[in-house]
Amino acid sequence: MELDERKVKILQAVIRNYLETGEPVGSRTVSKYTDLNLSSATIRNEMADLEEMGYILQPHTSAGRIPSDKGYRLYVDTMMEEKEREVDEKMELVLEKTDRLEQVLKQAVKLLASNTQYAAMVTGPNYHRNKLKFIQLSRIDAEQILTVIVVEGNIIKNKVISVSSELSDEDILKLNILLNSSLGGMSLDDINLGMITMLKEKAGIHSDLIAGVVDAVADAIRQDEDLEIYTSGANNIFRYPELADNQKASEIINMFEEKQPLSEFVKESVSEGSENGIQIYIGSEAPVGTMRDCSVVTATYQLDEGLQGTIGIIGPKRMDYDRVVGTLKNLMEQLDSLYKKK
Amino acid sequence: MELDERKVKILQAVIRNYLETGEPVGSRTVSKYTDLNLSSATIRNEMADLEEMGYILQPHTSAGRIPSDKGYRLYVDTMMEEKEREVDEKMELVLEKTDRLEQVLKQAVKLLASNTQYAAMVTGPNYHRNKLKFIQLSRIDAEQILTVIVVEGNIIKNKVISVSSELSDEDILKLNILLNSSLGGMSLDDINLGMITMLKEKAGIHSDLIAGVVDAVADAIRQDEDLEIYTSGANNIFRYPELADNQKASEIINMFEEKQPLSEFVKESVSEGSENGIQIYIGSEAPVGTMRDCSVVTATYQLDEGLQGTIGIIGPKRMDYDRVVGTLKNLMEQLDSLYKKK
DNA sequence: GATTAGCACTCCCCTTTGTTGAGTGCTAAC
DNA sequence: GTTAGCACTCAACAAAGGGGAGTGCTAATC
Repeated sequence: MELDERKVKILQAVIRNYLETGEPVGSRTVSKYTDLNLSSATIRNEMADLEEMGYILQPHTSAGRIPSDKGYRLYVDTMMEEKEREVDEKMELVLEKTDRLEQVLKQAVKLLASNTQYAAMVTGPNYHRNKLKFIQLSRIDAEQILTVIVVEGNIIKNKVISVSSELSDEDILKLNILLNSSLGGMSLDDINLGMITMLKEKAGIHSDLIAGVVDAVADAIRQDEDLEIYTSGANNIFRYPELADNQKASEIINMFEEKQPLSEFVKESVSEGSENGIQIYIGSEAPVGTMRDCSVVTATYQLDEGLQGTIGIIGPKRMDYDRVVGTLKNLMEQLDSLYKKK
Repeated sequence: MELDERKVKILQAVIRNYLETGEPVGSRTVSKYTDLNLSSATIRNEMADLEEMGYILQPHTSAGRIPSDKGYRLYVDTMMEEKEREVDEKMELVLEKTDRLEQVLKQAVKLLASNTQYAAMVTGPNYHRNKLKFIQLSRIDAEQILTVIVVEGNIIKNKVISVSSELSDEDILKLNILLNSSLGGMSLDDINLGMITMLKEKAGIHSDLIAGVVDAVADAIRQDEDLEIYTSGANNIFRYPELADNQKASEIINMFEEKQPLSEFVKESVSEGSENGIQIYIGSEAPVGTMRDCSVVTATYQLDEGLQGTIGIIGPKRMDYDRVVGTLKNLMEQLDSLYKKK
């Protein structure tokens, strides 16, 4: 069977209507809703075909139709038309630049959640491909050394290392010079075992301290790949009855609290990539099982220096995709430009 | 009317039974449950009295009784008996010491949530009364200076400050010495305007940098008073039907995501204080409206150096208070001792 | 051959109506 | 003071029925 133009129009009508009302859409409604001038009987025949082709389905006999995942997919791929934003809505979506990227991301995710009424998340930039700017050891007291690690993009990590051996201020100075001259400018991924061994040799009796510093670097990478995720509006899911039953809500809330699954989701999904960085996952398309009843829309923002991260929303499949995509694009552009070098 | 011993016994029976079953408790049940050897009719009379006195109430006519807030209050004040913990349960509640307090707190809150099956939270220590150990400015590049602030307890804050005026490495060194000699050892609360003015004078043309540093210190205080709260097991509330309806769940989840209300709760409540640091808030006793259907149990942990924080759980009023108190005490002691100087 | 009117049928949803059972309050007897 | 007995209340559940939206199918129409 072929998906001719008329079928497309009917499918579109069903989806649009369902997105608006949340009720299964019947043939009579479609008959009135479209400009096809067809009777409900004809529509019925066509809808039966569309069901057979898998684009729509019936919650039960003698109910109207609702879109299937396949139907939604066709919709977002070919039928969606971005709504131009109202001017006053745009006003509300303005990010203020601060000296901390973190703050801006938190702003962004809050705005996103309150603006769309869906649950929102944003990840910090993946900076492990970026270069070390600067490492510094400083003495806190006789037994403790503070390690500060700065990566391009001004992401900063701290670690306190306990030292057993005697360590003069001069030693610290030397180690600082050693660390910066050998590691400065390297990407975190570049620091390999050979280099570490070399460093340890040069450090002589303080090789255990070097080990600590390298650990700190590794920690910095690991910790933030997993955890630097900000969320907002998780409770928005209660607005959508199809997600608000205890079982599902609990799973989703848990995902937002643990953040682990979100992190995995983002990792899984960055590998792909569409023209403008916007990706849509409908139901089972998402690589995480918990989201089988949701749709997820993500966008990739690009900072200067090659840093990039993900911002996105999670909501019911019956989602205002047009609007979400618009809002995400808006935010994404702001993020992109805020931290680009002038 | 007086609360004689028999009434107390009956009340206790009602509460115990309700905690176990979650069902309203009838007179016949109490008659069997107690060792009073009274018929259900007598119990009924007594229960009518108890209701009049406000300790129990009826969800509807011809239902059994459930404890009122006042009843629960009496229970936790006078009737509760701590359950001694099973050995294998204790095994599961062991905190591992790491070099980051933050990590341990996260461990603690997770353990607490999974062990009690309620929603758990923990605040970072309030360290604004603690002393500055160490301030350090370092150059990142021509325009940016990194400020590192270390407070007793090894809490570390970073801020990047942009500088317009020329700043030689020597200047930085001087500023470092100036800052450490004048601010080192001071409590964050101690740094007043006079001192700041004095610092600015001494810094000469770099007074704006000093302003930036002071800002960073202020930021460090403010930011973490509000936000350093870790939570776990928010989705546990779905286990309790009395909290799991959409309206209430949404409010509670929101509280756990925003953290602001939790923070306020903790601030409100530290002023009071009981013998062993354990506090119980039943329903409307909590200073936050959102919790009117919950009970909250908190404990205050004490680290070395005067740092203290709050750890607690939020659950239904029908809560296993005995058990929760035991678990909290356990964790609290561990936290207390882990970071005490040997 | 495509379209449509007509009709029987299905199934959700809502309301009504009992029925059951747990529990109460009251009274009178012990 | 305590208890047996009884009428009464009310939530919870199930069964029954009407209404309504919507379908699929058939036969007539364009």
